[in-house]
This record gives sequence, C-alpha cells and structure tokens, in this order.
Amino acid sequence: MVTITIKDVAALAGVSVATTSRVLSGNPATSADARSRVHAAVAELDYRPNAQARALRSTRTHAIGLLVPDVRNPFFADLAHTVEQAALVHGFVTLLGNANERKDQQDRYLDNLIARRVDGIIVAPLGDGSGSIRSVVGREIPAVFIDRTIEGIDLPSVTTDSDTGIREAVDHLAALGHTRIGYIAGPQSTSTGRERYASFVRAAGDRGLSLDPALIVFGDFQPESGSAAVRTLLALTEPPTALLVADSPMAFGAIGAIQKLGLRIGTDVALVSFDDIDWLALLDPPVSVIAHSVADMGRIAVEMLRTVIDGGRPESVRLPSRLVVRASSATPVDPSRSR
Amino acid sequence: MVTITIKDVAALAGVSVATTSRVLSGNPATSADARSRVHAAVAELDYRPNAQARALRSTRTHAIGLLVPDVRNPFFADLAHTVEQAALVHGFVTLLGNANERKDQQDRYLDNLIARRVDGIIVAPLGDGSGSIRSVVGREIPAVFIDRTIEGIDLPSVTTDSDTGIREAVDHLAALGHTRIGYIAGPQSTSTGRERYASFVRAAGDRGLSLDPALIVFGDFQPESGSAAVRTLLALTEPPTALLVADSPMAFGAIGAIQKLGLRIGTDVALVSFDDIDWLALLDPPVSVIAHSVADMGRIAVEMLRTVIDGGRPESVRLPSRLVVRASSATPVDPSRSR
DNA sequence: CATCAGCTTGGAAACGTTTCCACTTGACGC
DNA sequence: GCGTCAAGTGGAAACGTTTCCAAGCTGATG
Repeated sequence: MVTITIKDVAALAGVSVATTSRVLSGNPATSADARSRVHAAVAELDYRPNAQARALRSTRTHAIGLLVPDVRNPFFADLAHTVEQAALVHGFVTLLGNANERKDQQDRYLDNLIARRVDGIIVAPLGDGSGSIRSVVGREIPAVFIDRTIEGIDLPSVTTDSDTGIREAVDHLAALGHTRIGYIAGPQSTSTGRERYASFVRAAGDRGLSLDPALIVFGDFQPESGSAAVRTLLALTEPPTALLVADSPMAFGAIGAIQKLGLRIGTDVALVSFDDIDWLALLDPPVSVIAHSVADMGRIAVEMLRTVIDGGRPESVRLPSRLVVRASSATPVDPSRSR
Repeated sequence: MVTITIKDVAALAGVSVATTSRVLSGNPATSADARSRVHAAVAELDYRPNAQARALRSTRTHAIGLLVPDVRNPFFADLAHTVEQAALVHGFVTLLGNANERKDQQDRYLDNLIARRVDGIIVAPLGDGSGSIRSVVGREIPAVFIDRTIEGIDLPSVTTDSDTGIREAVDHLAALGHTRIGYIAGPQSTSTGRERYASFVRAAGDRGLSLDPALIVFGDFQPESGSAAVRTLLALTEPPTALLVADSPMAFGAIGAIQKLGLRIGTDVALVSFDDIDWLALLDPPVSVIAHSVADMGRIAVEMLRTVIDGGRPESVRLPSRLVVRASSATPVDPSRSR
C-alpha cells in the first residue's frame, strides 16, 4: 500500500507543509500561485489526505453515525437512504450500523461510533437506557433519536404520532362492522411497540370494541412472529375478523400465514399494516396501511442533528400518521359470520 | 464534549501510558496487577480509545467499507446485512455506503473510504473503470468486487453465474409454448446488466425463440423503468406472452404496470424475475424467480477480502443461479392467442 | 556472589495532519 | 522616509495513540 503524505505534496509543490495544508483545507490565506502549484502536485501524486490524522488534529470527522435496528426492514432501508442523502448535502458522510434488533450489537456499534469520534449520531434505539447509549449522553456527543426513543434518556427526537393513524384504522374497521380486531403488537421493549399498543387499546376501547386479551399477540417486529401470531389468533374459538399489524415485516409473515391457511385477506379477514411499504400495494388485494413520511423523518433528523452539533437544542418533532385504505380492509363484515 | 485520554487512565491507574496501552491492546507483556488497575480506571472513567489516533499510529482501522449501488433494493439490503454480520465475526466493523446508482456518489464514497484508510473495500461497482476505483487499485488497497465487476479492473470477485438460471427460465417458458419472450434488461453500464442480457439472447437463440429486437427493452434497475418497459412491450402489435425481468425493483414496476393495464400475471402474461425477494412469493399468483444465494455471496466476499488483506490472492468465485418455478409462469400459452 | 534470562516497565519517537506564532514582504498613508 | 498594516509563508507544537528501546527487577544458575 503506497502511502503519500502532505510532505510529499509540499515537496513537489515547492512550498511548506503548512501552506499545503492551508490550500487543501480552503484557508483563504494563500496565494494563487501556491494554490495552483499545490493542486497540481495533488493531482500528479493522486494524494488523499489521511482522514485519521486530520480528525485527530481538528476534532471534526465530517461523519455522522446512523444506527438502525434492521436494514432489511424496508422502512429502515428507506430511512437510511434519506438520512444519507440529506447528510451528504451538508458534507457529512454517513456510517450506517445495523443493530440487528439486538442490544449487544447496538452497543457494539455505538462504542465504535464513539471511538471513531463521529460528529454526531442518529439512532433508532432499542432496549432500555443502559449500556453504551449512556456513554453517548455522558460524553455529550451530539445525538438524536429517530423513529424510536428511550424513556429516561433526554435527547431530541423525531418520531411518528401513531395515535392518529391507529385511531383512523380502528374507526375504519369498526365502521365496517368489525367488533373483534386482532392486534399483532411490536415488542414492548421498543417505544414504538409500546406506543402503538397503547394507541390501539385506547382506540378500541373508545369505540367499544372487544378488549379480549386473547386478541392481542406480541411479536418482535420480525416476519416469523407475524406468522405465529396469525396462527394463534385465527385458531381462537372466537377469532378476530380483522387484523392490525404493528410493522411491515410482521405483516409479511402474517399474510404468508393467512395464505397458507387457505384464507384470503380482505374477504376472509381484513388486514391493516403499519408502514407504507411499496409491495403491500401490489398484493391482491392491496393492503391498507398506516403511512408516515420516511422522507420527512430522515431530513428532519439530519437537520436536528446539525443544530445539536452547532450547540443548539432543537425541539422534538412528532410527524403525523394517516390511514391509507385499500381493498384488504374494504369489505364489510359478513353478518352470517358474526355472532 | 468531555474528552478522556489514555493519559488520564494511566494517571488514575498509577502506571505509565505505555503500560496502559499494552493492557488495552492485549499485549501479553503486562502484569496481572497492571491489568486490573488499568481496567478499573477504564471503567471508572468510561474511557474509549480514540480510533483515529490508534489507526494513525498502527495503520489498521479494523473497518471495511461496503459500497452498494442501492440500499433500497432488497437484494443489496440483504447483502449489506450478511456482509456486516460476517465481518463482525472477524472483528471488522462495516462502513456502508450507498452509491444510489450514481457514479459521482460512488466516487465520493470511495474517496471517503480511502481517506478513512479502511482495511479493505467490498464494492458492487457501477460505471467503467474510471474515477476513484482507479485510485483504490493504484494504492493497492485490499478490495474485492461483489455481485458486479468492472472490465479491465483486475480485482477478485464473487458474482452470480446468471447463465444457468436464465437458461432454465427460458427453457421453462419455451416448454410452456412461449415463443415471444419480452426481456426487461438492466443497464448495459453494469456487468450484471450486460451478462444477463447476453445470457438471455444466447438462451433464446438456442431455443429458436424470437429475437425480435422490439422484445428487448433496457431499463435502469429501478421500478419506473420496469413500468415503462411493460407499457412499451404490451403495446406492441405482436406483444410478448412472457416477460423476464433482470432485477426485482424493475419487476416491482412491471407488475404494477401490468395490474394497472387490467391484466393478470400468470394467465395474461407469464413473468419471471431475477432475485429471490421475499414478497414476490406473496403475490397472487406468486412470482417465479431466478434465485441466487445472498448469504453465500456476502460470506465469501468477506472471506476473500480477509485473504487479500493478509496478502493473499484469492480466486474469483461464481455462484450458481437457479430457477424457482411458481404460478406466475405455470400456465401454458393459450393456443387461441398465438398466431 | 556475579551473571543471566525473562518479565515488566517507562520514556520518547513516530503516525499525518492542523494551527499557533513569528516572520518577511510590499503597499499605503502621513 | 517612516511606521503601520495586511497578506502570505514556514517552523514547530499539538492531537492521542502504538511501539521501539533501554532499563529495572526477580529468581535461578554457575
């Protein structure tokens, strides 16, 4: 591995290391002559400044860390994409970490981001406030929560207000005559899992729908738990006529399980999923979803993080969610099936 | 931002900086006493070594870069996930970059990875051999190609042999009576786009199927181009009775367009897509795919990169692809429609 | 008792930058 | 012609580590 340093550039350009550095970092205190000679030398040598050395001295890395719980979840893949693009505009490169829905891996990535001295961290956290997230806060590393939060950890956040969307969904299903709605919940160790669960219980209660505890199954935001939940729910002696699912991977599992049982969504059992993922609209029938804006979320998170980096203290933001009705939840309940 | 250095740790532990460093990097030349005192001090101060300084001195970052063309493509999201997990096992953290199918962003990320002095780079490249990829090779930075390659750039690679899968698909469709197969190709600026196109033409020719140039439409691996291709192909005076699509995002667009035309895949037009993406199996009818192993690809790429980092020169690997038949291509051609 | 090997240790140099400081130069106003 | 000033420059210190080197200590060996 050939290694070319600023000294080589300085020597070739016939100026000092200091001047070379100034030219390269855009310091105005340089002559046109020096600039052109340095640039020529850089081009000739294909010189790339060593980011480590630069960061070591200047304490700025121009990098931010983004930690998501699961890159394979299209919602987070999208989020990664928008955050990255937004960061790029401001000259930040994004280091993407995937916690794989596991606290130990989250901690490992956080430690790594701390060690790399990123300028800031955007994290969709899991777990409680223990572990490395404590260190982030303790060192006052600029950080914001995205999508999820952790109770007791006081960081600015941009989240979705699931309440509106879930209420709309419950009202919509109730209007179609559903009285027993099954809810496939996310893990209660995540803020989104807890919030959506609470929203559902509240909305169902307000509408006077059944709050039979058997209608609520807790999953882990992964496909397999969605399948398992469907098998449990539809095997009840009084099965639900509609299902509300707390995220799209579980919806994927749930739909697969429903198909395997020889049933059809929409007609046999209504279904509404959280997260407006593209392929959900391609299914037959297309799946109703609770949508929220990934693009806004990513952009705002970067904006907020920049504010924190610059010493500000931004207000947390809650983005709205809304129901998008499609055919998977358009059929009124067949009165012959209700009891 | 509070900043704690190895000096603070050394002072608290009552040993020298050198000893502290040795303890922290696992150098065996340390006493049990020193080890325990240093570890206590580290815990008390919540000390995190500065990765920049460490890398600057030791020229090892324990980081690898992974550059994919599009994180939102589930194939690459999966790939990112497997690479990351495989790398983690060997103590490497993965910096994931998303080129967004744009050469300028690819170059930008490559520059960044070079500047960060990652220990190695895994890249699914786009474009020709110009730009920053040249610098990677020129500096002899350990690197391997994954999924795609670039002609004229001599790096070890792990790719898919699309030929077998595409031939199986063409044979399968021909056996069902299809003589006019439409092919929605990937961009010819990528190696996978070119290879799959060549495989298709060869397989169709061998089977004596129509090679009408109107049956081949070039897309850009993104959904919109899939939709556009379907509109073009199905508007032909002699439209194809089957479609083969070179990646799943284009298949997504294609299927959406077919639905919008009021047609049904499987019965009105057969469809086979490259990439075994989970939701393709959930559609009605489920979509036949040409599958290849993402897990193997990621694992092998990391293995190969480790070999290169250790000074070796691994052989390139080509993984097989195979057809998975589902209902979207199970119906024989209706003789009344053929001419 | 001197010597030696084997541990363990600390001082200091090095990694490649940025930035502080001091210096030179030429232009300007008086 | 003199002091003042701004612009440009170079030397050297600093950033936080790792690692080389020399040296101290212990106990065993001859």
